[in-house]
Amino acid sequence: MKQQLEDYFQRYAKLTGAELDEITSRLTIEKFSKRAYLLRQGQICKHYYFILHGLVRLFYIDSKGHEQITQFAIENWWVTSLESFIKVTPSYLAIQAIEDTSVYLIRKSDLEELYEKIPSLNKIFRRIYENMLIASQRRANLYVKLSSRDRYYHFVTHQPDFAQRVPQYMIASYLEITPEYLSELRRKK
Amino acid sequence: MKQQLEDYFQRYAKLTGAELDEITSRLTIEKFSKRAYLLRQGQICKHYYFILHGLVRLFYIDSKGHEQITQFAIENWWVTSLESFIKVTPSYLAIQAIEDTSVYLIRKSDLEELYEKIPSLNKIFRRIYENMLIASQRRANLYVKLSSRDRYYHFVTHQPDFAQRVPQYMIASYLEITPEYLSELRRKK
DNA sequence: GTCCTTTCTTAAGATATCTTAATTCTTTCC
DNA sequence: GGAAAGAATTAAGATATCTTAAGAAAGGAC
Repeated sequence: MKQQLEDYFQRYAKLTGAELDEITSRLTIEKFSKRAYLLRQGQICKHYYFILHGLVRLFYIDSKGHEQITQFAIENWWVTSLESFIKVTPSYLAIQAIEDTSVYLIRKSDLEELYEKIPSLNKIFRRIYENMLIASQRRANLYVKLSSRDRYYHFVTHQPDFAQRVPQYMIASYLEITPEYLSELRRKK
Repeated sequence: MKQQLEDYFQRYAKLTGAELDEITSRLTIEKFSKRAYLLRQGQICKHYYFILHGLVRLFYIDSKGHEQITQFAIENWWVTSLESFIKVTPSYLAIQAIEDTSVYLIRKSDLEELYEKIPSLNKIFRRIYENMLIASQRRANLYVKLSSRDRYYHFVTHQPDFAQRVPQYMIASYLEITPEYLSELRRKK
């Protein structure tokens, strides 16, 4: 478990054994069974999660009462309701396990202390965020202009790991397609 | 000029005078007149830009030959073609001045040296990126599910500074609406 | 001030996607 | 292993948005 996170960090910057110990001493392992909530809409998100095993989704309830999925996250992803976590405001997003999931969890105050104690951690997260931004912009630019059909086939071919583990109506929500229309698209091709 | 950037940085982390001097010594001021390109599609983006004055757009040419605007940026924004800059790959985005624009420009190699020399700079950009991610996610989540009409009115009311300085057909492109349909929406209400 | 380019508007017909509602298929639970 | 709940499919009619094409308005250059 510890190894999994260490490997992840080493990809971004070298840390000493002492620094890694300092970090892991602040981490808690927690398990969530399928359908359990890591965070509910309206709560303040006090933790950053590193997914060790499993699959979660981020979603909100829109004005019509429908669930809108904004993100999936699997093994080795960092995930939180970022705006809530950073600005300490109620989260419009919920985080829920789609499969049985185990995570490392770090409290905001601990993370902030770590940023001060271990300056390299700023570099690590600076670089993680660079990659997240690239991914976020890619998704926005790519998806927004594609037709529903193209979004779906792009998703299936580029993220087969998700496509296989996530129920179809959730894929539909993530891709901004009604489940009925997605079903029709699949039939036609 | 220098003051403008210093004020900006101080919002994220304290820097010593010497550190600020070190940073500004690596910066070049450059001016671009209206319609000039800071970066063309296909080039490798070698600079990060801090906009001192003016307005630029990021866009790409889609498969049908249409310009798709993905972002506007004004005074006090950092802007680059992030994926190209980080991964040193040809940029699918172009960056073009919409108004006469002056920028601070920093070369990638200089920025990397600064990250090593001035650890706090990692913290500063870690925090800048947090805010960019929040904004990027907000935009994606908000816009994707709104109707064209709602996207337009949201844009006009929440970003009046852009709405007034940017020609309507560029707003249409940014909001993923045809200029004709945007025109119709404006007439109806 | 006039000409040329750029930007904006109007309208008609075409199409992608949604809505609703009913039906079937699959999984979960006792 | 059967009932209940959850998920996926089908189809018909409704609607938002795009396409194309043309003309009007505005802005910049000489």
